[in-house]
Amino acid sequence: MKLKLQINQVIKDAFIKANIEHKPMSVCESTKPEFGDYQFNGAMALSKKLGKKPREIATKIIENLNLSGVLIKAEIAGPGFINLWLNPLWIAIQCHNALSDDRLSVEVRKTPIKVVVDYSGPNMAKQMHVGHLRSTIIGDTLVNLFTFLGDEAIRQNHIGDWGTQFGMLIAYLEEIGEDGSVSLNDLEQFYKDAKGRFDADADFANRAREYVVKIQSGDAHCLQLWQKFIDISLGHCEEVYNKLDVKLTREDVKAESFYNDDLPNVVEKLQSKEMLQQSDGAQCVFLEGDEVPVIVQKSDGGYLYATTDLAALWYRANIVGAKRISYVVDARQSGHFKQIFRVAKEAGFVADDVMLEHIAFGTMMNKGGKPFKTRDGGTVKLIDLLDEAVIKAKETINDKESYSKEELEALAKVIGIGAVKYADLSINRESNYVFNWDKMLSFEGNTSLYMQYAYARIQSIFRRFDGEIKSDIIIGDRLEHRLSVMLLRFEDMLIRTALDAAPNQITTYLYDLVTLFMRFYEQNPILKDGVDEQTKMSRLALADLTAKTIKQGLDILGIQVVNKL
RNA sequence: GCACUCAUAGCUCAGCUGGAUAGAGCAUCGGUUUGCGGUACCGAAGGUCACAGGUUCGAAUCCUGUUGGGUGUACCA
Repeated sequence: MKLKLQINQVIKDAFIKANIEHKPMSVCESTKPEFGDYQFNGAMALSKKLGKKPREIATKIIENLNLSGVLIKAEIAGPGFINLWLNPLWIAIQCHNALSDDRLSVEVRKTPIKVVVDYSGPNMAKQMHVGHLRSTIIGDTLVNLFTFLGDEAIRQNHIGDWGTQFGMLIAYLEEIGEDGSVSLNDLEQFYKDAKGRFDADADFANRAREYVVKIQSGDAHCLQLWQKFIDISLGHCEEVYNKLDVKLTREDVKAESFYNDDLPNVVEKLQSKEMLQQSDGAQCVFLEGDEVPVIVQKSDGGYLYATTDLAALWYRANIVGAKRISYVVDARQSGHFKQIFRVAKEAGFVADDVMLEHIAFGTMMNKGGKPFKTRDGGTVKLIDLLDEAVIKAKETINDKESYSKEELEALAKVIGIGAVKYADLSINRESNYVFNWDKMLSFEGNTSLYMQYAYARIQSIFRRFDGEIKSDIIIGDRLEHRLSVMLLRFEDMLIRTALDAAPNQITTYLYDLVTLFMRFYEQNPILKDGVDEQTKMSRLALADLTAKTIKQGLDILGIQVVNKL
């Protein structure tokens, strides 16, 4: 449910009744429990416009406030804050409704839009490394979120499968002469070996260059080799996606090569708009205020990264029909995206009402604050990192004997992969973050384990109870009240998260929610002796709604829960 | 050189469209229990929000400058 909207409506009514002519601002969550559930700060801002004292305006608003439905109490504080308390009876009904709804009362957007989310984007010439982690899981989370809110979110995996290096790679694959599946197990090594041949043997190097041209002109033999190479390499990626539990499939792949035939058109269209200028033999778009141009065609006639991206933008806006196109790519490329977005808009490749955004993220660092590398300075393979996460997760599991081998594996995967994802998603994506195993696999603080533990703990209540929740929710003490309000904030939080494309808002919310629940549960017994039936049922309902909210929140983050931990 | 970005507690991080005494976790010190999962909960201590100005009723948040770090800077992706 859209909680803020409900409260804003009450405020708005008061404005009308009080005859105050001004578009009311939105309420916001109170900074402290003593200040109520929500607060309205608009009186101060209105003071100057209306030529009245803030407290005077606030008084007038309060006098006209309906305190019999959503709200129950309002107070003026400080210079003119209006603190608002939600009506416990109303809250109780809303929680009850949420509990009886699969979607926890989160509405499906009435006017859904198409959103393209471009993420992961591995290079087929190499194995996925830690640098691909953030893009892959942030992108996947965003698609989950947009989809849950009712939009039509489309995954696009813009894999790097085109370019000069592939000539070398397929020439080497051909030379080895086997089916490739063995030597391609280690792409890094394969690349190194191919490069070694390329540097050492001039004939080989020439053949490699030739093959580049041949693939691009559609030579059947070379294309076949290339296809085989891509298949195997993509297979490696899928292994990672599978471990990571992200939903990318081959259907979502729209590779660089996909846009190959469009590249001349891009240049042509820019030409016809008279946006191109030749500089040092290259075709460039010079943007006003930018020092460096966007090069769309090299002096040798070849096309570049920017050309492909422009073709992709055109495709996504005009063929797919996206109204929002989101690129989940490393922050270092912000200059590149700023440029191609401008070119695309100025050239009319995408309409004005299409939102183009670069969802930039920072780098993963080691404890020393340097980019995350292996001991010998190489890049860390993503698959190794994930395997290690599962191994470390296994160590955190108590009484391993009570599980079968399969159960233990499954549990370790849920914990380990969840920890890696949660640790990453809980950080404000724009900042760099320090990778730390101990922290992410801790039960304390804002971690996946704390959430999963809370969920499992609630499930254990229901194992003991094993009945049906009957009767209504009654909001008793302050903690119950706060917990309920927090539960009702779920949709507001999701909408805000989607708007900002900032998954850490979900983790922050879940952490606040779980913390509140733990406190509530500490003070308010549920199944202990002496709890009357009605109270028991009410608290069970709140526990149930809490668990469902945790599960739904983690599900959007692509993290699983377990009933026993 | 220019552009972008960041700077919050000892450490790791929150802080949403400017709002009240800047919040968590870890680490430190102390407390709660014959416990519905203590892998929990409560409390104490810890801050000149890099620095200096400005905008205003009000600034960690917006603007300018300074310092320090990161990144990007024409035919790689």
